[in-house]
Amino acid sequence: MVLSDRQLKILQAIINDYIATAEPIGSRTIAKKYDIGLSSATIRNEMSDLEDMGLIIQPHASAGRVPSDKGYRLYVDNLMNRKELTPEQAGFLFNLIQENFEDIESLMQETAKAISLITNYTTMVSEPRVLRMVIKHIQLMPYDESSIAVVLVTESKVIKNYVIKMKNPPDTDSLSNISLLLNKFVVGKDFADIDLGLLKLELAKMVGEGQPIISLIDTIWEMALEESTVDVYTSGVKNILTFPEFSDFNKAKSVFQALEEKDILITILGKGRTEELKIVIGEENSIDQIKDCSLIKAGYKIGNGLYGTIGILGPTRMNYSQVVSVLYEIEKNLNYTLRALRGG
Amino acid sequence: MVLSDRQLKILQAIINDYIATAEPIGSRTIAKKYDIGLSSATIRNEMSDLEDMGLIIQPHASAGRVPSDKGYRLYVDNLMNRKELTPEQAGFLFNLIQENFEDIESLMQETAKAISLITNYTTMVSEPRVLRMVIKHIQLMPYDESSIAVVLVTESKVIKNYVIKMKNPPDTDSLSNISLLLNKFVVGKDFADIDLGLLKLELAKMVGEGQPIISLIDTIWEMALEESTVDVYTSGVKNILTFPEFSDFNKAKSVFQALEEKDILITILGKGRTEELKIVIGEENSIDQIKDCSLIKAGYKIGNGLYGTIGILGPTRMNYSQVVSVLYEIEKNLNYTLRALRGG
DNA sequence: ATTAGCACTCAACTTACACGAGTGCTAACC
DNA sequence: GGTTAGCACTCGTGTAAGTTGAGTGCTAAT
Repeated sequence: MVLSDRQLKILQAIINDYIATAEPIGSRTIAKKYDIGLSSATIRNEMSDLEDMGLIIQPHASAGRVPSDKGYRLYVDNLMNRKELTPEQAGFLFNLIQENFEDIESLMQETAKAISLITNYTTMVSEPRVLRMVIKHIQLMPYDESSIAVVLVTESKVIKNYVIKMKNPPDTDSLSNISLLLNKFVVGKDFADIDLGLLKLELAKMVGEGQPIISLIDTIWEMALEESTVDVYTSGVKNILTFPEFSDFNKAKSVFQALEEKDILITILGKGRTEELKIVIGEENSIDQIKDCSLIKAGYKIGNGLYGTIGILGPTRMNYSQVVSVLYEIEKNLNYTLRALRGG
Repeated sequence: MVLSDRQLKILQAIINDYIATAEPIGSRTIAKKYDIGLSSATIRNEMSDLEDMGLIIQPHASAGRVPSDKGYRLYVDNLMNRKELTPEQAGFLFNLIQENFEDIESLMQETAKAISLITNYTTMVSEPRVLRMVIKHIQLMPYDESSIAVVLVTESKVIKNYVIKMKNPPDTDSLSNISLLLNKFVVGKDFADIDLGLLKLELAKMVGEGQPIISLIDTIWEMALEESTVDVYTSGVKNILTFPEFSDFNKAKSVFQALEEKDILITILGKGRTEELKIVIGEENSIDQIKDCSLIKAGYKIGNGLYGTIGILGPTRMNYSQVVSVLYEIEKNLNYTLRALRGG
């Protein structure tokens, strides 16, 4: 499928117009509004070809054309030009991020809010996974008759709690001593750096072979790396209602339903977890409830470690280039800020 | 304003019918459908009087009547009869709560989900405040150059983190020692039981007068009692869209907006915090965004200590008696479960 | 005091029709 | 041969007129 230059121009015109107006667009309108230099009749012929290629769709016989998922895909891959943010917008984002990293949790929540505010779409942010974080402190504490609590503090200001089941948990003092020991080995390293076998060997030397506490280490590591324990924040969910494509209540409801379930959110953000920016258009989404939406997501990171993922959800008719720009800008600031955090 | 017996009957009929159908109801329908023993003409006259009293409203000239906020208020205060849950429903709730108290957080989330499922309204739950909880463990840990992390574990399986700013925080070992000390005084008591002055005096004896750690105690207590640090969970937000009264997108949007903001949720649930069940109808709500909604809320508790609040939000035409029944049932189970927790 | 009867109101639905944005096709044009 | 003007055709949208029916209020009879 090769498109001529003017077919690309026409497709771009259709997509731009549809993104702005949400109305099907016809040949005459293109001829008038966009500087293609062709008559409506010629454009009509080209549009007919574009439709044969599956790039645009006619909602009904006497209506204009609307981009298909495939059309958006082509646009996003080849036609879209990245728009720089205005200095005001960039400054707004920069300040917001600088002012809000008391701790990672509120930083990510504020970031999500800001993105929704600027784009008017819905934002999802998955909390950083601790895999690549430098451990600042780890502490075991009593919890109940059959479990202990483990609290993890990282250099990048993340605090995480895990509850771990075990029969006959040690008393407070023992837990405190084990914590001191454990910290000697792990502080200043990240999970991926630590040789688990070696750590368990060293611990065994101190507390004696076969102590339940040794196998506990495995459990802590498992939970720390476990995907489902991360939190996900959403913001701007209400924005869904502003788009005419969701004026069908059932469509809106199914999107809301997806956004209310943590498992689904994790699947949406986590599937194909990647550092680079990814765009998933309409039917390409694996989750049924958001097959009318497009999703733009990117992992935020520090050094070579991946932290978490930011996703922006809107109608397939979303302003891809704006969202991509915002996302790049956020990434830039976050990576900068988080790197500073690691350094200091 | 005194209502005759048959006026009450008619009002009740109108409200019951409207709750079920969301359609304005006329005199003839009442005469046919409900066993009042009067002709439509007589009912018409009574309805006219009810309207004069502001209990029902005519949306437009040739339409039937609809209950007003004032009408619902009268109904809720005097007319409503509490409906017992079916054994299935009660059993469902009981099992759900029994199976889900690994920790309070997921217990409350599951409870919220269950309520939304049964009622089809939106549920909000504020996480327990720790004021009245028995402390199981408290631990200070390093956080960053200018703050420490405090983790609190309670007998009722709540884990809370606080970050506290302080210049030159002590090192890990000192924090560990202080924690051990602190635990000696507080474990097994609740915040309200502890004599703060005495505690600080005792601590001063151990670490020396005027240590910054002494004033830290005040800060910890403040944060533990602070309202804004509690989390609020929502469930069934999407249900809002099922009610015809929110088919106006702007109305739905403003409700969604309120439900997305934690501050607003805390205000909704917290204002007039009370142990007993409270019903807030339409315009009675202090938050503008939910003035088209009714709210039924109740505090859940253990012993004589108030834990948190459960709120159920729906259209003013909500099924008050069903919701009240469900809420009572939940309260019953929660109090039972939480009391068991305290005991064991 | 109650009710039957009647005139009146008004939202909601139906029907019919005109409008216009859009298409596809064909024939003429450069 | 690609381009374009012209035209018949389609079909959703908007509007106006008319119909229906649920509901009211009032009055007079019971």
